[in-house]
Amino acid sequence: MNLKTLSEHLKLSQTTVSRALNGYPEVSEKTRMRVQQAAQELNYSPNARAKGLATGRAQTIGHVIPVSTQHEMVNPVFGDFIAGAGSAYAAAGFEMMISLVDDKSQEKLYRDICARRNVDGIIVHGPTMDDPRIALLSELNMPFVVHGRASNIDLPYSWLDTNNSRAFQRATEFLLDLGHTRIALMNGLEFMDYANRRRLAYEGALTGRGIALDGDLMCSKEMTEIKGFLSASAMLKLESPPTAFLTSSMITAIGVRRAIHDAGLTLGKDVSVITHDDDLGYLKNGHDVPIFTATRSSVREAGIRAGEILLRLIRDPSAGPIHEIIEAELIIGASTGPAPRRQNA
Amino acid sequence: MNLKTLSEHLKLSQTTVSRALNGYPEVSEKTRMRVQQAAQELNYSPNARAKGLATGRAQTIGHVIPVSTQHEMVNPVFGDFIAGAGSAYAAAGFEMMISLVDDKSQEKLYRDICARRNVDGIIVHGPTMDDPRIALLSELNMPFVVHGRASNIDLPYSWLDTNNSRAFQRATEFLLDLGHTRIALMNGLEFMDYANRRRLAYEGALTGRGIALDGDLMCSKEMTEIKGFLSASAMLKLESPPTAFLTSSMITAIGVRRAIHDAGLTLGKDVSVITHDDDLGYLKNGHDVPIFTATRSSVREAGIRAGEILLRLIRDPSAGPIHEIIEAELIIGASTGPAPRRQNA
DNA sequence: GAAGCCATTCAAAGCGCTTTGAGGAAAATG
DNA sequence: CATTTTCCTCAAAGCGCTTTGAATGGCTTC
Repeated sequence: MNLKTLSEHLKLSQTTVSRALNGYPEVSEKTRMRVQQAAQELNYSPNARAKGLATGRAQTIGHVIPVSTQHEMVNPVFGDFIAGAGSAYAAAGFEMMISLVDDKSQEKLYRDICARRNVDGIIVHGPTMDDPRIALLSELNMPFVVHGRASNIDLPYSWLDTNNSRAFQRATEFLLDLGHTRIALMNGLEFMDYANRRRLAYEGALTGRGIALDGDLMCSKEMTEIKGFLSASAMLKLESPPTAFLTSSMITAIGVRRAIHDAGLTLGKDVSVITHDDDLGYLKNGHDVPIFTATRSSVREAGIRAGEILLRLIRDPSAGPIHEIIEAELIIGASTGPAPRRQNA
Repeated sequence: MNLKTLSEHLKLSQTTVSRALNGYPEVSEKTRMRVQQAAQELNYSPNARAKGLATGRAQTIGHVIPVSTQHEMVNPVFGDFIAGAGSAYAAAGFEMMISLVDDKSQEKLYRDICARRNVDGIIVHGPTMDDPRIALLSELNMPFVVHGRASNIDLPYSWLDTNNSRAFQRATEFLLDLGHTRIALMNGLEFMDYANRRRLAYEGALTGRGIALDGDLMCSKEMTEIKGFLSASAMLKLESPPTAFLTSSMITAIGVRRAIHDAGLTLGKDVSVITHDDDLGYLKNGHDVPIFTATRSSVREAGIRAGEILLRLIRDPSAGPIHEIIEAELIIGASTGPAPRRQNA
């Protein structure tokens, strides 16, 4: 069923049918009703490619997911972010197109996507400190919104980010207030911008209280259960082990918890853990009492907001750049407690 | 940059340029080189919508992700599956389009997608026992591959599935061999086909050894950490608690582990746990020794295979229906051990 | 040198839609 | 009744590509 057969069937011109379906005023209400009903019955939906070609709009948003070849891992946050963004697109009648790309072919892929014109805008995932994609997309004149920020870039661009600095500062201070001084940071990979911000905030909070940084208590790894477990296990074996951990994700925290158990220690008593919690659908942090004390910021919500911002930018390119920062809440769970008194005190 | 300007720039017709770029033989090698070089330099990529309109092929695969409104959760397996499928598409020059849909509007969405013709094929996720989508897509004449199967449907259709029955039968028998008789099943929601298969296999293995089923030891919930924790905690408080758990996902297993710890018991000694492991990138089951004994089947691999099957079906619709079953390996980890002797024996 | 043949290249039609600029019929006005 | 206005409808052009069928030119061959 295409426009031609539909209009022939209705004994109307293609113009009239098109106008009727797209809500133009030059069509009588009676005709419009008739057309709409016929479209419904015959299950007519305009061919998206033809429509896109005619209008110059693809009604599609692109997401480029970096799939690193070295660490073969899809960010677990991805699904929830997509779900959020997708709901924003659906509400606006947009589709979502996903491309996977390994680090090497990034630039080529972005150029291709823009040249092929099958998206009207792009969400940039996982920005690094001086992410080259921002300059590239600006140059290519493609609307985009960054989920996160790129510290070392001072071009104007639109972004939406969690206040990672504030979250990690608060988390560190929360532990400091409980008397902890040996606080470990289990960070994500630090070429990622957010991980860098988190470390700086952690360092700032410590030095702000006159506590020297200790490289042994800081690590920067992929945020998996295993890495959390291994790093925490190693740290707990130090001569002067940490009494608290600050982790970058729930999954890492679960690994840390396992390390604590395996070391014969008790979570929330011998060792405290505070984590960042992306509030993922399949990894909720407890039911009544949160399992982990956490800085919580819903990544699904971030997806919705990012999607909405991009849609606005597409509608009105002069609206940008738009910045939005999401504050994380600090929620108190069962995984933190006062620093244990030194055994040899 | 479009074909017209490129051909004018080259002082060639659009036909010749198009042919040169698409590898037709009616073009001299010299011209082809010249055209390709110019395309490269000027960063020309054909407009995907126009190309699609002209060829009738969208070069795009659709994935419809059910986002249940009741249990607001994106399947954690999704990201890895997509990554697998995406790599298959990329290799074939296909794009991936994702649509989210709540249960209610399923049929409408599928009909729309087909009518709009912006995908050449569809991957069906999360089939239920008598999934109506299979009949629908068959009727709409759209190539599709189901990730999983629908037990109660006997239309011919292409699918790719893990051998859930075999996996759960082996897992149950493994526990039985270790002397366990009180074996709990922490299943996924049983309107999902795979969950049903798993339960049947578990039941079959138990009754095969003359062990009566006990409803108290079976639950069917969303596969989250919390649900795993709550269900396991409740079961461990039973008068005659289970000595082993069979869980449907790593995440559930992590919840079960927490319940076991909280009950003051030791994993792999007092209580055994065996889980199904989708081998997710961010949730690897241990480094040297697996944390959990598990039936492992890579969901990323499933994505690759499903994508390849669908591409084949699109190329040659007469090739189907294609069926592929993936056997899970049983890997032995630290979470299982012989059944503890009865305390009151 | 004419005829025939490849090897190249081209102009034009068509994919299914939107949108412009114009036309026709009915209603309102003089 | 003729003219204007209003409303509705239409034919045709164009979006950027592929593909058909025809044309061109340089070679051979007799």
